[in-house]
Amino acid sequence: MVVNIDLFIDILEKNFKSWKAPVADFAPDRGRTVFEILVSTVLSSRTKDEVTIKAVSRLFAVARTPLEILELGEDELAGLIYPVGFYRIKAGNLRKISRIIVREHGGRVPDTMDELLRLPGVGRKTANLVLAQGFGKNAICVDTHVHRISNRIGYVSTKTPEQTERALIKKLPIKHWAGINKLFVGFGQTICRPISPRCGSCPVSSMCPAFI
DNA sequence: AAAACGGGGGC
DNA sequence: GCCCCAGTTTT
Repeated sequence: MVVNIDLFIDILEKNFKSWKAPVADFAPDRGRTVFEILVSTVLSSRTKDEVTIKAVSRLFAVARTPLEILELGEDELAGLIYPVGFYRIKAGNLRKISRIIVREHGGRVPDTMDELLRLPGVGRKTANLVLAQGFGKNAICVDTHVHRISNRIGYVSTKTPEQTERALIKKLPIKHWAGINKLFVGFGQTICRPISPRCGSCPVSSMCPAFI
């Protein structure tokens, strides 16, 4: 059975129309700067969206730009973003990122994969989200949800997220690239969960080879 | 009490 | 590839 991805995504879009993926939903046209999207995504790694949201609302109330973050002490910064996972490491990374952006990029977030990957705490997931959501570029943000679901439904057969990204770039129609992360995060947190997925209330179970 | 959750980096 | 990094939520 080969899933019809256009139909699959179409059904999901209808069913998750009102669902808001907190961090994946951040975008310039929703009042976020690219730098805020970058910071939110760095903080969201290995932590739940709800926790990230609380952390960034506290942080952004005090500092919204690289220069403002650099004015905070590292302990103060760590206190503001607590309790995201690895908050001490991330506080250090945030200062380094801010310093690099100020010193090497004229205060603006770089818009290429190469430059983004040089920022500490930024990997492919974060870089691709910034490129897609922040700069409106054609990039696919493969997080654990996109990776898991793409494999579970048999659309790709890959071991690492990077392999998934390459497979999706080949197979997935480009019109779905920007939206796939937000859509699959919502679907993956509520229905297609890692453990004990709620197949009983899944709108696409009839198309799914993993349907239990 | 234990396992599950979600990326990046160093080796 | 393997293993480490910290905290909250779910079982």
